Amino acid sequence: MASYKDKGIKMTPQRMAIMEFLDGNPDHPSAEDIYMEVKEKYPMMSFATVYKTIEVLKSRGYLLELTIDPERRRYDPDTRHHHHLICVDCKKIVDIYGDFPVNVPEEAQESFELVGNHIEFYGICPECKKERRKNNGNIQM
Amino acid sequence: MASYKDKGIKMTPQRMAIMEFLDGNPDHPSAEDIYMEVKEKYPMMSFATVYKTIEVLKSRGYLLELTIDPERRRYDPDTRHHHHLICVDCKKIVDIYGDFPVNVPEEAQESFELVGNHIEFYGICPECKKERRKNNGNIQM
DNA sequence: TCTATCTCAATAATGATTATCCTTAAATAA
DNA sequence: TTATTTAAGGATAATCATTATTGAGATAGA
Ligand SMILES: [Mn+2]
Ligand SMILES: [Mn+2]
Ligand SMILES: [Zn+2]
Ligand SMILES: [Zn+2]
Repeated sequence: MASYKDKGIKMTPQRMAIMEFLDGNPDHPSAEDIYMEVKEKYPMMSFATVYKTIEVLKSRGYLLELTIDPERRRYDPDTRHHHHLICVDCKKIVDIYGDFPVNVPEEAQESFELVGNHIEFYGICPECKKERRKNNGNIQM
Repeated sequence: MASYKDKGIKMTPQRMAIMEFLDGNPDHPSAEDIYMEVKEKYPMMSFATVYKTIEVLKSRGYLLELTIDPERRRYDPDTRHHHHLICVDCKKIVDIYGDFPVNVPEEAQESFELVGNHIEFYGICPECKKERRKNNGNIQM
């Protein structure tokens, strides 16, 4: 993640707090998640500052924006190529590392120039599995 | 796609127009795309009706919601399992059929129960490739 | 220290989606 | 066919996430 001496990026307490929260964070937080957490330490923190800092970090390649949750954008400080497994119930996202051979058949690409890929796995996390079992026998929706 | 005699679904000209537009449509249109197009035939069509019809079709399994474009939700009348290739420039989405062996290593799943997957391929479509070449030598952003 | 430039925080604006509410039309059965 | 029931349509307001604006304050470099 961006260091204190990063060229051109002015370091402020707010940015440091946001970066500290993100650094190594495996939870793929949303802008609101970041705001809620960092506000604890810096109650003066504005939501706008969170969005602006996200934008700065994104544009410098320190942060990835995930388009995996239809409700809100999630952010990932791990910019290495990896994939994600999302719980279809609680939307928890966990990292999946590893290489998968996903070469698109030539004719299917329709002469696109390929630049990358991302696999979304869907599943039910342990907690939600437990929750589902508990609700067995009860009225279902 | 839903037939006229689908149990419990009331057939109206608006719904028929929307369903007709979606049926076999390979373009993964957004709600606005649907609205714009169908309004041509039915100028009285309301945006709310588009959203409500989308909801009905989704809930009955006739339509998938794609979370692949961060700007807006896209819809796919092809509910068979398949993947997508998206142009990073113009956001055009094309279908990718085929099976890819993407078995997650046991320990990586963290005891999730897997239920599916979806691969997003990123690329540059032929039109945008042309566009990029044309802009070569010009001022770049 | 002075000054130009960045950044902050508050807040307004935007854009997509959802909710409300009253009217209208489709389905169904007499 | 007509009447009755009930879901659907249309207009529009509300909501929610995100982006833009703006004036005040902070920062860094001369
Ligand atoms: Mn990740
Ligand atoms: Mn598709
Ligand atoms: Zn879960
Ligand atoms: Zn393109």
